[in-house]
Amino acid sequence: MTDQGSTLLAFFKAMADESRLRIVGFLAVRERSVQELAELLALKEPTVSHHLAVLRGIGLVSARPDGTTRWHALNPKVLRQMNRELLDNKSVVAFAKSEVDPESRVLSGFLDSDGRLKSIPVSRRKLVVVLKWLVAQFEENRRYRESEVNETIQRRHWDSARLRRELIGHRMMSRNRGVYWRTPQAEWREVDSLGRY
Amino acid sequence: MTDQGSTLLAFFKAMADESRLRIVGFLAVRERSVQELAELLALKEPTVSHHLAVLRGIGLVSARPDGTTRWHALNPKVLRQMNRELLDNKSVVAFAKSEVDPESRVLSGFLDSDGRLKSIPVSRRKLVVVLKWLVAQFEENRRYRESEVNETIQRRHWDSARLRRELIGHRMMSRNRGVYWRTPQAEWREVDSLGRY
DNA sequence: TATCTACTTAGATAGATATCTATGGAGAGA
DNA sequence: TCTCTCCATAGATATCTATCTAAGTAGATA
Repeated sequence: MTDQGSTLLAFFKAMADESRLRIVGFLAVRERSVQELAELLALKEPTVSHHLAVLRGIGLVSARPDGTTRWHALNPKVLRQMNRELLDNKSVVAFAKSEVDPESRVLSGFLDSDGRLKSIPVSRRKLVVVLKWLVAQFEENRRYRESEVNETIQRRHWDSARLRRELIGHRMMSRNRGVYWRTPQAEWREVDSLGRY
Repeated sequence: MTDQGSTLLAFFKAMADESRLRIVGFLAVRERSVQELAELLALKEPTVSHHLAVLRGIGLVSARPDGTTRWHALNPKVLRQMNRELLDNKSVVAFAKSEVDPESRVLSGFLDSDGRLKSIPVSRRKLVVVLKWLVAQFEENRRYRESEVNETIQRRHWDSARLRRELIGHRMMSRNRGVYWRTPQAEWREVDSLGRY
């Protein structure tokens, strides 16, 4: 899967920084606040915040609010998963071939050099490919206001209303009282090879 | 060791690039020349040369001269080795012991995906493993009120009273007039391989 | 309500690096 | 020796990003 490949790349990018590696080491012992980490690493709080955001982005770290402080903890599951992918070079091979992946070829046809969507596919099958890419722009386990959803989409295409509806329609995103979030992939609508339900 | 850490960091840095990940993928299938890779990746030869130098730098790739061409191949041993280091490195990725260390395999069987304790082991040996993990949630050289102890434990399991008693019983924590602290590890109760005193 | 604390976000900057073009070097064959 | 091929190195450039300061937000407390 292309998704595996990009997950792998995101994982390596996240770990390819000394400060973040050290943060992971500290979190391995017990959960920590931003302040504690800033002290331990001799960095300013915003810098630590930035690194933690990266680590949360790959799901390796989770945050637990407690008053005004946020306790950050490691999610060892992700680590184990990544180890399995590393040992099994199938996923690495798959990554190399990702350009050959039909989905990626479809997608690259609809993106311009800035990574923006040139047009919305008419074909349902291709639309699903594009929507998969679009929903990946949103963080998992995060709640968005509608305005945030629109802004995120508009960084990729002007017609945020249309694309927002499509994401909801394909159940790639969920909505309740004006709050939006990414639907876990297992709950997406089933589509066949032609993009039909 | 710092050296292990920097090796690990170098490894992640080397893998944290899309082109290099794809090169590794292609080399996983069979050895390739610089020209072939340049063609496959749609990059110029010097760029590929640069990436191969990085991969050779961490020992992941080796080159075999043959006339004017150099055949580059993957060294799968290194990939496995890196995995082991990733799991072994105490200073940077201590948590990764969880795969190698028998204790951590026991532990992972009792933890759910949120890092909470699913149940309290009946086996004494396994209980000790779980208690070691639990006591690591507390800071060293810090004094806790009983309510704090309970809260900390309850983030991991509902039965804080039972687990608090076990920690005290195994002398992993000490108590005096309602104040608790972590016992230095040297003063824990001796246990044999079956978890008996 | 006002203030303090812990954190996040925005914006700027400096350093790293992925990629390119141009050039150099070494083996193979005439 | 001359030339061709394949690759490496040097240097330039543009993009990325780790870090900082300044400002904003939200919970806790008085």
